[in-house]
Amino acid sequence: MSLPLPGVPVRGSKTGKPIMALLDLLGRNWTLGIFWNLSQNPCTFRELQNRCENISPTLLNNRLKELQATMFVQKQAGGYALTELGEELFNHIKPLGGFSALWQQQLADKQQNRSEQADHED
Amino acid sequence: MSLPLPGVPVRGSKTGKPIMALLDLLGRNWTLGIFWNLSQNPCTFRELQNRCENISPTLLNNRLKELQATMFVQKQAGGYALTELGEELFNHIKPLGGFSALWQQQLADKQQNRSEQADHED
DNA sequence: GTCTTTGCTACATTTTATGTAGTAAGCTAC
DNA sequence: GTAGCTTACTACATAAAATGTAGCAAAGAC
Repeated sequence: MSLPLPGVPVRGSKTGKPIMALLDLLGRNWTLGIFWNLSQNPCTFRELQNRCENISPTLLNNRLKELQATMFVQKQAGGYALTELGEELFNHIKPLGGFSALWQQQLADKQQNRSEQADHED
Repeated sequence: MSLPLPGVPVRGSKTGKPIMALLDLLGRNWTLGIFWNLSQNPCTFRELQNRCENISPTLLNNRLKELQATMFVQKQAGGYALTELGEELFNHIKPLGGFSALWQQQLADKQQNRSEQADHED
């Protein structure tokens, strides 16, 4: 897969707008999951593989290469870690943790309403 | 592709943690782009197709179905639009626009340093 | 030396995405 | 009412990407 870089046309966007490159990158399978799991603390390839349950080494390696080339991840003593830029990006992603709980609640409510409605139809 | 729902195991996560479902959903090809383009204003299928340059109708339709099932998108008079929940999620994504510009700058700086270093090596 | 762990690569299979074509439904204007 | 347009898709063959298993080379422990 070609590397999405700001200023360069990417998959699905010929404009090269930085946001499109970023969304392309983040929208790749497991990229967000890698951010999430690396944010907890730096770790080795194998450990990261474990945290991203069952990710194939092939894909993990591809993603890590992409994330290193785009300055979000670096290799250091303890293994792989987010760069300063990566941490900054993660700060934007972090609130999604709380949001996802709210989302779960709303979906549950919707289901609830549906089954109530079904009851009335009886 | 199976629908990622919070509370239910998803691709790459057997725990069913809501955040994993959300990251699975957002990590699918074009999902983030659809959010971005729909946030500007509601629009028809065709218009959305145009905004997401060259997205295939098959995929667009799949993504729209997923996003409707997960309460982020709804069909209304003017076409497709973000739901209230979708808007809320988009508020978390929006700052990435500014961030991506910063990212572009930092990548440019890195390139700059590299070529300077190459000059010294001559 | 051998044993284990780590960081990968190879590769066949399966899953997704792309791209083109086409269909059915709803206007608009004679 | 029918001819011509637009819209919202679906079908399907091809291409690209992900999965999963196996294995290998290098580094460190003992």
